[in-house]
Amino acid sequence: MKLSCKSLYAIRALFDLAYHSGGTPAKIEDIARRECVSARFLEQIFKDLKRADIIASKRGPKGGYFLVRRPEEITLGEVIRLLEGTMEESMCRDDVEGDSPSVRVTQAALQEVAEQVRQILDGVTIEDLAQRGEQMGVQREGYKGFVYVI
Amino acid sequence: MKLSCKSLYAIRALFDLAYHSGGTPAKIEDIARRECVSARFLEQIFKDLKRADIIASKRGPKGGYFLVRRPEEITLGEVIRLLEGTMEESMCRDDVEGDSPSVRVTQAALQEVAEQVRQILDGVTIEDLAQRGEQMGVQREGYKGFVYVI
DNA sequence: CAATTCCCTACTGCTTGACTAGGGAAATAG
DNA sequence: CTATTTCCCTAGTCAAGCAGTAGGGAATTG
Repeated sequence: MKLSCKSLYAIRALFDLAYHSGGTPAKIEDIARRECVSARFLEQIFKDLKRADIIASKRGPKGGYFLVRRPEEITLGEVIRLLEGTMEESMCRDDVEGDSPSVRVTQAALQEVAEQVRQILDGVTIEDLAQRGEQMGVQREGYKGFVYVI
Repeated sequence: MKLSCKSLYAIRALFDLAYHSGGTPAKIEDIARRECVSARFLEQIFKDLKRADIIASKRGPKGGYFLVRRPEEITLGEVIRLLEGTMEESMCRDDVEGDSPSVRVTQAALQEVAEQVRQILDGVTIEDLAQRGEQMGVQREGYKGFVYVI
């Protein structure tokens, strides 16, 4: 039942993107600094998030990463699933040799549990985290409060 | 989010004890055979279950293991917690260096999730598994249907 | 062109999970 | 009392996977 560092960092990074970047791409190094994570390691995680069309990137100066979807459309469940497989794979290893009756019984029960956990995890979004940040009075970095249009 | 083999085997073994042994102690080797698990490995798991007063043992011929509590008083949550720590320890690693604001936000959110998962896991008992076994028509081994009193 | 920033592949070290192994201690049958 | 049965305790091993590092390449911009 352990959550990997990758998933945790991914969630933190997505919260960071939603919270701190005001529409403009954020450099991986800035995120890494704010989130106390190795930039090199974050890169790997972002590669996965990109493949899943959660974030996108822009190269060169003034480049960086940004969310592709709205924060309320990204769930913790999706992120975790992405980085460590489905709940069912995790909890219900069916790699058992002889599938004895009692294996089938416990499998069935754990599948239901896995499904319930899935629902919980899919019920929390990045937007929820952002709101929580607001309530907790977390300072936004680089956020202007309003946008200058020239 | 992975469940360890130990937890899984423990659950299977407890189901086995509840289902197959008709009050008399069950040898570890019999359980291991029915559940397709190494007897030696099961021993280790049983040591933990014993320390938690879920099962007890009797040595010598006709000895074996038996449940100390009623099946409906043993939850999957307790067993898993026993063998791999609490949900919160698993999901909310607070071993983070500088506790940045966003760390606190995600921590708080994950703690709530962990609590919900705990409730789910504590809602399923060994008795539930036994009932499931009955519904699925799993054959009871060594169960007499009624008890001979001489 | 030079600087910036992302991108891809590979490597490494360390922890942990999943067992295996050896011998010891209690209970019971005969 | 002794042999057998069964649990009990400690330690060791082997492989997989996690967490992180490293090196160089490709696109973009000024």
